[in-house]
Amino acid sequence: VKAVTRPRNPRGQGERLRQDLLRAAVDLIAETGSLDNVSLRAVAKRAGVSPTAVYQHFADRDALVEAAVVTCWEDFSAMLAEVVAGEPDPYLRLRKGGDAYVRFALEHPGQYSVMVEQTDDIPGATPAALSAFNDLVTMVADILRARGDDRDPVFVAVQIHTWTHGIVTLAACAPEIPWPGMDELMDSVAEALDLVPPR
Amino acid sequence: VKAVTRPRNPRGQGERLRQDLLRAAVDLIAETGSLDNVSLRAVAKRAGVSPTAVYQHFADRDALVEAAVVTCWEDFSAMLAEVVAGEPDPYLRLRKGGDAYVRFALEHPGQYSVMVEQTDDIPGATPAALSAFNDLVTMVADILRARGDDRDPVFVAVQIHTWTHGIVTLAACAPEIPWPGMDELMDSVAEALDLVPPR
DNA sequence: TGTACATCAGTGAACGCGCGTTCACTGATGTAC
DNA sequence: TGTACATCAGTGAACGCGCGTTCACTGATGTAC
Repeated sequence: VKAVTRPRNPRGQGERLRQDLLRAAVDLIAETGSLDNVSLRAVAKRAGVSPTAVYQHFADRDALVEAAVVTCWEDFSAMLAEVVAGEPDPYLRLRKGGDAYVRFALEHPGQYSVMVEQTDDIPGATPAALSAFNDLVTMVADILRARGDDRDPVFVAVQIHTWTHGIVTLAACAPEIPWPGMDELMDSVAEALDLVPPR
Repeated sequence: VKAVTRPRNPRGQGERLRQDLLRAAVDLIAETGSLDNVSLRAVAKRAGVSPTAVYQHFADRDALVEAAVVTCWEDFSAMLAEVVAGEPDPYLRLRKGGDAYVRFALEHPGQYSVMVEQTDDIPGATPAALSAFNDLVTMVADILRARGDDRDPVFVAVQIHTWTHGIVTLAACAPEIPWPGMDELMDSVAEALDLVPPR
């Protein structure tokens, strides 16, 4: 919305505009929670550049939007990986990952809802989504193995994923409900699925 | 999209156009799963009428869209009420209601996602959403009372609502996940929450 | 019974807006000779 | 060292489209006298 004054990039640095455009597009996703408002012209204006400049880095508006959604997934995955890195205890890995997941969804509701809703419209997003889900399956499998539990880790992972998703989605967009605490709700998931560490 | 040839309503029957417009708007919601595509002109064309005719029944485009979302909620509530009517057993009431909820979400994904996502943007939708949630709390309270369970019915209702919502939402838009059966997933919710009937 | 008139249920042209995309262009900067 | 030229990083005007909204209108039908 605000027009930025932007100096022209020096000779070999045209790629910088590409990053600026992606950043601007992600900002628009974050603010509106929708892809419909991510117009090529709005992204260009946000980056302080004329609409036609976009075509130097993206084939058309669809390519720009797709790249922006993929960027959202990369940000999310990098954040999750960093949180879980170096934590050997499987219970704590799941716990920290779950907390980070919820935090991301609540702090970046625009990105979160776009990532979830557009997974099947944006081809480039499918591998990222699948990879994140596989990480969850691995974490669950580690826990189940550690406690000699013979449940199917994929099924349990689907339970965790869907239930958690339901909690953060509704928390973000159904203020009419008398919400108990988010922590309490998330704890109840782990408890109902019998995934709490043995004492 | 298709232009319908539509005879002019007779003298006292102008209200019929209002219903036709709402039906057309709900159809557009069902097909696109978004309110952005429910333009005044598209609704008018769908109803076989000129765009300006809409203003005889709605103040502006926002009023038309809001009325359409409220219509979706009315359809949903009427369907739920009909399914549960005349079922005295509290376990079966919850079971039938849950099945109908899932069926509605899967058969009408457009309406469902709009209803959930737009609850806080559309003032007229809040009472309907609240009323549906209260019905759920009542059902849960009946079951808890029947089995002498002292959990908070509101908390358990939030668990059911969020978990179920997560299941149907992801089922509708995350085909990359290896989905187990929908029935199995729903059963696992009732089981994990210890809401199955005693044998 | 006839007729003027109000009302009802709409239509059609026009406006300014933001959109995606095209086309021709500009001006600075590096490179070849 | 000088200069022609290619390339890079963009700009600006223009197109046709669908949008919400306004304004003036039309033609059938019921009602008052």
